Amino acid sequence: MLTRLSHYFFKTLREDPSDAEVASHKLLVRAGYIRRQAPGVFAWLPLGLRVKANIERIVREEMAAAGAHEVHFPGILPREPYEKTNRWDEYGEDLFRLQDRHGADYLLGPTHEEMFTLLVSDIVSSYKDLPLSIFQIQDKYRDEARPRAGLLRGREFTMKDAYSFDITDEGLEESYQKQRAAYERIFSRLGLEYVIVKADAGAMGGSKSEEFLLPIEIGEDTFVRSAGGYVANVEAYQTQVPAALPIEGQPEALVFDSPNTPTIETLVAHTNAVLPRADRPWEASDTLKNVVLAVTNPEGEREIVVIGIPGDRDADMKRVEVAFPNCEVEPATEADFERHPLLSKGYIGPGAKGAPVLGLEGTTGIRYLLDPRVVEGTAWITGANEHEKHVAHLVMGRDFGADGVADVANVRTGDPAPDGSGPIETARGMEIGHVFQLGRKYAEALGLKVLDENGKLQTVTMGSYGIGVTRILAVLADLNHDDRGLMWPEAIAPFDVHLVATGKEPLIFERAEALAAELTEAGVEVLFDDRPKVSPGVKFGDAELLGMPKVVVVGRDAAEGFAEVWNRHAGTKEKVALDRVIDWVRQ
RNA sequence: CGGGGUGUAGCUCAGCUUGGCUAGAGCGCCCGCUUUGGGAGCGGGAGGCCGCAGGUUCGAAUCCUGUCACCCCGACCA
Repeated sequence: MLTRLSHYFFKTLREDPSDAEVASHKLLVRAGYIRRQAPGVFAWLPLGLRVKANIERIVREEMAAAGAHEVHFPGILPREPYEKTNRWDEYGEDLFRLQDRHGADYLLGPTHEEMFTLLVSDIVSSYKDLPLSIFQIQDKYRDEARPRAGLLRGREFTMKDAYSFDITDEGLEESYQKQRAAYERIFSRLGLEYVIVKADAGAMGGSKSEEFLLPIEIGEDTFVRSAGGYVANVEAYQTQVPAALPIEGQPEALVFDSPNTPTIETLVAHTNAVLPRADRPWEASDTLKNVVLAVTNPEGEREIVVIGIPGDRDADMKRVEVAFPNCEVEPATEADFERHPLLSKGYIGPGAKGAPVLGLEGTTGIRYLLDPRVVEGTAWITGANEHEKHVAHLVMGRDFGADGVADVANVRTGDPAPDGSGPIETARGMEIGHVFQLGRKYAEALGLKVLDENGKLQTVTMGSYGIGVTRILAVLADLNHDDRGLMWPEAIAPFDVHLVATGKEPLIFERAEALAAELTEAGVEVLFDDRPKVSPGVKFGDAELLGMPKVVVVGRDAAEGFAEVWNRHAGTKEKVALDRVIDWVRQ
């Protein structure tokens, strides 16, 4: 079927929509692919649907190759299964909840582990039916606190979610590797660069988990990588522990007045002024900053914890979360400080030898943790627990100790990779896929068991594997555009060729019609701009905005038997005989 | 949830500080004629509860109070 722009349901906008910030959002709206319906919720127009379908097609092909079967669940789900896994509560505010006329609770599915588990439990009862992998491509709902960036973080989004079911851990590993390999093929077919990083399993539960991150500026995850091949999520980065230094011969700790030194910067300047060091000036990295955090555990108990970090770094809250699993962590509030008057804000320190202030053994009884760089023999300038007083030459292992280590300082470009593969750089990434080994958590909660070869019931072990279809679409739009519009990769472009007929003479349109028919006949998907009375400038502008990889213009040279062909990605334009256009398209 | 900002035509925006003709522009849309290789020209036209509710005033898009919505940054999250 030849698609004619003269009768197509689309509309291009000359100006960027005012609510759009990122390129993909602006262009997809301007080019008539999507329209916003509500915050984070979009309608799909024909062009957008075609791209989405192309991405889904690639996903389906690779899922089939990985042996997964396609199913489809409802978007609206009952409460009970989510009660059993505790996710009705754990998901919190992000869950869209609704009630039917009888007051029964429902939710809009944010992901479907429970439903898949129950379905399989219903149908499968023997080890002979395993391993099993099933998937769906479905719209997911998450009531994001702040939807943003158009399709990149919506409240309704399309996701492929697959689930594997195995009886043994080895089987799970195998199923996991199959999905992982399928993801690699999918992303390479889509032309998407990615890094695979170890991830925190978080609310999903389970053990092993990896994220596929696309390196891109607008990404919301930070990851680190070294030239030598080390890659990790910033949360997973582990600081190298330096060797301990000798304690003997180090100067005695010295308390000194330090008026007006509320920041590390002012403290360093002040110390250089009053206690100059012979060989080189003091730097921020010579100071020890003591960050006061309030950690609330799952039972709701609030504990104040102090973490000592070299003064040239800050606590990275994402890394802090990992250091205190399942806890809520926030900077200590004024009220916290009031409850702990021994904490002299701005002048907090571990306390001196024989008189520890921080630490479970100290006068405050507050748990004190240290950055891994603070090893035995290192000397620090830090707070003296008295207003406007600091202490210098405070040596770890001699003058103070701690209750443990907390690797929560921010990671910087230039830090060493833990595997010794050189300095790392930090980069932004967008999560485009995630694979999890869930283990038996869901199967246990929902009673998914099968009989093994000995006739005994065994709890099934599961994996869950997600790919964000609409997010990938947005990311591809972001990656493939210029200042004139979109430039889709061939694999997912809504049409192969955008054929423009422009000119006055009927002959031009006749030749364009003939070409359109020939291409269509040959299996090429053509979007034919046959709009009469639309000026060439508008047609060219639309062709560039809509973003087909190949544009064919039949116009002023049509009478002589020539067309102009554009390669959007290469940015080239050349004159080609009308009867050779099909060869050019196929090349 | 904290911080910042914006609500005026289908879209993008002026007008608001200092209240006063009939509320504007560009784009888009409709009709006619012209135009057809880079977002055309001329003429005619449709389209608005100025987010909503109160208040002040002879008079409110404009000032005051309240309220709702949306966007951006942060927190949080695929």
